[in-house]
Amino acid sequence: MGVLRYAILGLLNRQDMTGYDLTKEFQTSLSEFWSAKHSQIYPELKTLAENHLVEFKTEITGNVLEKKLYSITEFGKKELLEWAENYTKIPPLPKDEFKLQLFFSDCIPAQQRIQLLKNQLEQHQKWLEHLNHNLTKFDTVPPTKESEFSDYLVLLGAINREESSCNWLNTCINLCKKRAAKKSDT
Amino acid sequence: MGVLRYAILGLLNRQDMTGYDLTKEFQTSLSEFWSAKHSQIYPELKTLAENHLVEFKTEITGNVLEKKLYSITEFGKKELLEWAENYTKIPPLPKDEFKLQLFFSDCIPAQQRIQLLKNQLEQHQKWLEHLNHNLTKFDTVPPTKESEFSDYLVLLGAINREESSCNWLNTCINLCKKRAAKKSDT
DNA sequence: CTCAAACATGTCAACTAATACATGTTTATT
DNA sequence: AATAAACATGTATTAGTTGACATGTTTGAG
Repeated sequence: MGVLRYAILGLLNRQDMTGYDLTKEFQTSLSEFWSAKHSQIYPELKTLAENHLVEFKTEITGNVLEKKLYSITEFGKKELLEWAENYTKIPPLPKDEFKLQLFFSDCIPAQQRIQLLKNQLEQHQKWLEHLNHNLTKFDTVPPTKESEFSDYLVLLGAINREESSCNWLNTCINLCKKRAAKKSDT
Repeated sequence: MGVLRYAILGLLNRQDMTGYDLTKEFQTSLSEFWSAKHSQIYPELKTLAENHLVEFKTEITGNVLEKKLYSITEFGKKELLEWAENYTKIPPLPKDEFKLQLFFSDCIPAQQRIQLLKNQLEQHQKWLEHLNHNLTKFDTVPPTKESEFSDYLVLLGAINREESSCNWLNTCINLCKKRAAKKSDT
C-alpha cells in the first residue's frame, strides 16, 4: 500500500527534517505503530523528491558534512490530507509467534506451558511499566488541536493493549493451573 | 525467522494433510495469529520434504487428480518440540495504519477525526461480534490436554484484544467530543 | 447434462522489510 | 590529543509476503 510515504509526509508536515532525524522519529514517537530503518527511509525520500512531494536543501554542518533538510511541498500536503481523511480498514491480524506456540502447546507438558505463559506475561508487564512511565509526562490532557493530543491518544491505546494482553495471559495461566489442580485430585 | 515451517509442522502434527487442506487451516483456525497463502505453502512443503521434516504419499482422487498427503516425520516432531518449548519474545509492535492516521489527525477537522474513529469502532465491533459467535460453540472449557483447549485460549485472546480496541476507541471519541463541546462554549 | 463451486498444485513478478556492508564527519568527554 | 558517541547518507543482499498467472479435475446442484 505504500504507507511509509505517508508516515514520512506526516512527520515532515510537522517540521522540516533530515533523513537522520526521520529515522530517530521512527525509533521514538512512531515506534508504537510503525517502524522503518534508515535503509528504507533514504530511498523513499529520494522517490518522494522525484515525485515532488518533498523537496530539500543541502546544508553544511561544520566544515564539510553535508546534510539534506527535507520539507513537504504543497503537493505533498495535498496527498497527505487526502490520505488522512480516508477511512482505513482495521489492521490485518498481526502475526503473533507466541499465540502460534500456545495454539500447539497441547504437545508439551502442562507445567512447561504455564512457564511459557508466565514468561510472556513478564515481558508484557515490563513494557506496560515503560508505557505508564511515558504517561506521567502528560500532567493534563493536551488540547485537541495540538499534535500532543494525538500522541496522548496513541499512548492510551498502547497502554490499553498491554493491559489487555496481561489480563488475557493471567486468565490463561489461571485456567491452566485450575485444570492442573483438578487433575492431581483424581 | 522462518516461523511458517513451525505452523505447518504443528498442523501436520495434529493430522495428515494436503497443501490445500493446510491453506484452509491458515484461513480458518490460524487466521487469528498467522497467515500464509498457498503460493507460500507449497514451496515451503517442498523444502520441508527435502529436509526430511515431512514426507508425503501421492493419492488419486477420482480418476486422475493427484494429491499429496503430507505427514510429519519423527525428525519433524523433534524440531517442532524444540521450538514449542522455547521462550519467544513478545511480538514486535504491529504496524497499524489507523494509529498512524490518528497520530497525524491534528491536520484534519475535529469532526472528521471523530468520524474516522467511529468508522474504526464499527469495524472492530463487527469483528468482536463474530468472535463472540465463535465462543458460543464452546459450551464448556475443554480439557487442557485437548487441542480444543488451545483453540479456546487463543479465542479468548482475540476477544480480549477486540474489546480492548473498542474501549480505547470509545475513550478517544469521548475525549474528542468533550473537547469539541468545550470549544463551542467559549 | 450443464455449470458453478470446490478441489488441487504449482510458478512468477513485485513489493516490503531487515541486516549487513560501506564510508566519513562532528562533538563532547577525558 | 585521543577517543567514543552521535551525526549523516547511502547501497546491496536476502528473506518474507502478496497477487497474479497458469492449469486442470471433481463434485454437487439444478
